Amino acid sequence: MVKQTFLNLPKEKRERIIEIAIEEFASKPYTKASLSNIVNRAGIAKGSMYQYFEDKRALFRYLLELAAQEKLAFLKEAEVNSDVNFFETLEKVMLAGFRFNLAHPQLSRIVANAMEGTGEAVIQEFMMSGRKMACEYFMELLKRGQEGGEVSPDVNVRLTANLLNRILGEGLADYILEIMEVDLHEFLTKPEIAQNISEDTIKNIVNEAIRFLRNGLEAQS
Amino acid sequence: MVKQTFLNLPKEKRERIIEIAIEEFASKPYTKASLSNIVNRAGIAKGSMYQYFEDKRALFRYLLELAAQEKLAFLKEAEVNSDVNFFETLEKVMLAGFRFNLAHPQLSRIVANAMEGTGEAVIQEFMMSGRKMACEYFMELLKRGQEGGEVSPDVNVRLTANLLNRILGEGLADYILEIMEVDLHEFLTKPEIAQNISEDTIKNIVNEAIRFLRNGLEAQS
Amino acid sequence: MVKQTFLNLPKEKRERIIEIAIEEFASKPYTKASLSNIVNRAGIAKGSMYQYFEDKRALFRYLLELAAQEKLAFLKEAEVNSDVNFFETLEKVMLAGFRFNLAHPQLSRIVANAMEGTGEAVIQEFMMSGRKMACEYFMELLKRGQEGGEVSPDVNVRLTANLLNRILGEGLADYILEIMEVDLHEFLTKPEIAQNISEDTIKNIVNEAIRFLRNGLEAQS
Amino acid sequence: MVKQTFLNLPKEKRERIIEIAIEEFASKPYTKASLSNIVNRAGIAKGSMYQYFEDKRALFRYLLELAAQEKLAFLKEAEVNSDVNFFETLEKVMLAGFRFNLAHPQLSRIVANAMEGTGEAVIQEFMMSGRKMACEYFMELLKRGQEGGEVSPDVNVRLTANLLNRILGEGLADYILEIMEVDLHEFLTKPEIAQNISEDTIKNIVNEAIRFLRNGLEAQS
DNA sequence: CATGAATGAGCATTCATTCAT
DNA sequence: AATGAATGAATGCTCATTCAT
Repeated sequence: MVKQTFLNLPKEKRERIIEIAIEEFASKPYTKASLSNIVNRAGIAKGSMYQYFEDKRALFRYLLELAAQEKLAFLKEAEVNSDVNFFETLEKVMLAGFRFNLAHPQLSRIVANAMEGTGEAVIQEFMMSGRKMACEYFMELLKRGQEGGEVSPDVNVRLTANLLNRILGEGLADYILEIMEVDLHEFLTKPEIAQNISEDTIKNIVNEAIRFLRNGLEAQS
Repeated sequence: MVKQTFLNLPKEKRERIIEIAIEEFASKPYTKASLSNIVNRAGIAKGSMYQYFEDKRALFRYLLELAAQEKLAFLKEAEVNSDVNFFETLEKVMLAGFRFNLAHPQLSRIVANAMEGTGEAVIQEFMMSGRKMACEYFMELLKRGQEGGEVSPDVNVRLTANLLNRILGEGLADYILEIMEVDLHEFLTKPEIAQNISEDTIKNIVNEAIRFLRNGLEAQS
Repeated sequence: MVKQTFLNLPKEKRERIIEIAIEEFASKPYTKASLSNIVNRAGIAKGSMYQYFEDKRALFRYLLELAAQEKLAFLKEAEVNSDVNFFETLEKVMLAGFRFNLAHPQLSRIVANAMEGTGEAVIQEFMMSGRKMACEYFMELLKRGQEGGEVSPDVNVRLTANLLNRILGEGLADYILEIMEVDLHEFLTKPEIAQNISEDTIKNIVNEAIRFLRNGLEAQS
Repeated sequence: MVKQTFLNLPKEKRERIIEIAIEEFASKPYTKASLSNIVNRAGIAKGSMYQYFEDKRALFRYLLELAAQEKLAFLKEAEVNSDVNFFETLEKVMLAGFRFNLAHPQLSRIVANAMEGTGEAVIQEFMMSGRKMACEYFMELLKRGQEGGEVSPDVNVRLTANLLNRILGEGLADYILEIMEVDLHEFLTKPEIAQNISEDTIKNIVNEAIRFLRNGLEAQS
């Protein structure tokens, strides 16, 4: 759906377009985001956008894929290794997600926008499949945790996977806004806010959340 | 923002308009929901809508207020009494929320739509204040729980309140769709699906979630 | 497909819009005819057009229906009475068609434009059904002519109906342009040309055509 | 207007391009036919088309010329010899036209599309001159027929030429569709339909038409 | 208080054509 | 000669909102 034409573009131009598109889609819901705005700000012709992407949906989807890639990069960076310890793994996943949120608040916002309905079937399917994958990952993790004796055999794997998904995805994001005493718009437009949150703060939050989860899920010895 | 004119309307007409508006706003994102659609289906004049509500935002906000009222009614019905026992209270709150979700899937959907950006500042503020109130309620609950010795003094009250908010609001909703093996559209348009979920199922889910939370939050004796 | 709104318009305004629309659709093929042009020239808002007609197709179809009505009026005027004499009837039909062509050259042109493909299925179906009706009318006429002994029993009714349809519809129109030594554009934009063709000329042409047909079809005594 | 560049192309490539262009222009009206479609399907660069043809009009005109050539080939094949007998000549011309129609339904369709307005002056002039030539040919034929005593001296040569032109061009085409009980789209996309019409059927139709014309035009002995 | 026509900015999208490489 | 990215005017259409009746 992205066209080769776009990928052939000089890196600088490509990135400027993406940056502006991200700003547009992060600052308003999908239907209000305007291609005209984007092309005007990017200084390119309206028609060019259609040489780069099949249509509005395709551009949006490209941004979502980009967000997914970027998040994956953070997970790689965190050296998540699902094979060892359940709670350790969970902590790493949380940390990675958290860091991604702070490093790319606008991309995170786009994902959130996409979650709650753009009115476009294609996008919805894409998000659903993403959510499914995430849930399956958590389910797999929980099952292994149960097999390894770390996670109580009593926990409902599917239910918990869903809760984890929501908690990790957005529960923590809400908390950030609250402790920073900032509203969403400020958070998105003033990058220094996100950047000034120290690694310590992040780790503390994650630790507390993990402790909470550990008690809730851990097998009683 | 609702005008007196609307409230003076014969009950029947008022309810028909609201019902149709709910369907419209539940089935598509705010920006795609169309007043024209609503007035056509309701068989009233376009201009009349503007006698009833200041503008599109005001109508939407009215629906949100209605959802809030309705949810409150479910909470009342559940005889939530914050004074007694923390986990019991939490369970009642969850049950009430759950039942509201199943009784009014479309209203729930509207609330979800409103959460993630209508692009309208007024709506956003309204939602933020709602979220704040909910969080403050949970914080209050948690603090009393700590004072009463039920909740561990170690839990971060604010963080936990945020997590509870997300878990109760949407985490369970996702789970429902998953176990029913239904997609959102089906769930919204086929009321029998929601109605056929037995009280037992609901109670089981809530129990599992509560057990999970109890372990995570309970003071170790 | 025309909306009541349009029909409620003050006659003057309605007619101005139609006149301008006819000019637009007569002067270029359907796809090149532009709603923007029409509304600009008519001095109405773009949106208003959509209060009057469902879409471009509906406007065009309305013009086609108008042409049909107008032609019918000419047929009525000619006191066509299919019951009497075949060749007399045919002559009257021809005369009526001819007079319609000269009185409404632009409407005739719109019909011709519609014949050869607008690329719109709805329009195509409409035209096909029109053609079918015309052919059936001629077939009926021919059959009665055969029963009455005027038309040779040897003539292939269906084939002849098709030929008559084409001859009456457009064959004569071509001839007009040729004898007037005028091109289509002049003919459409200078109404005086069509108006200056005398009744005598018309009758002569029709007579010659009828004589030609009479010989071709008449039963040999 | 065709550029030498195109003519220098390897035959195979040239023919593929033409074939695809014919499909495009036969399946939709001139203004809706899209060069982008053509080049994509042909696997050539957009710019190349402009090395081959001056513009869209030039390509279309080239197809029209090709149709003319092809039709001429059918006339040659039919060994039309205007010198001998009027009605025999007419029959041969009709047969040739008929066979061309069935052998190249798409080319025929392009010609029909071109007749009723592409909105391009150049094309219109081209078609007009074609029509003029055809009419002049028929006039010449009729005059000789009159001189030879076959055709009644009373027939209006110019009028009849126009009628013949329409009858031979499209009147018969309509009839085909009708007896085949096929619509235009089927006829264009399913070549077997045209091919399955037997020589006998063709000859019968032509004979009937000729008999009709013979009666209408023949000098009474 | 109801009506519903009028408005016009705004939108996504298409397309023939140009031109630098 | 071939390419294919760039262009931007133009198009049909939608919609919240206004306002005269």
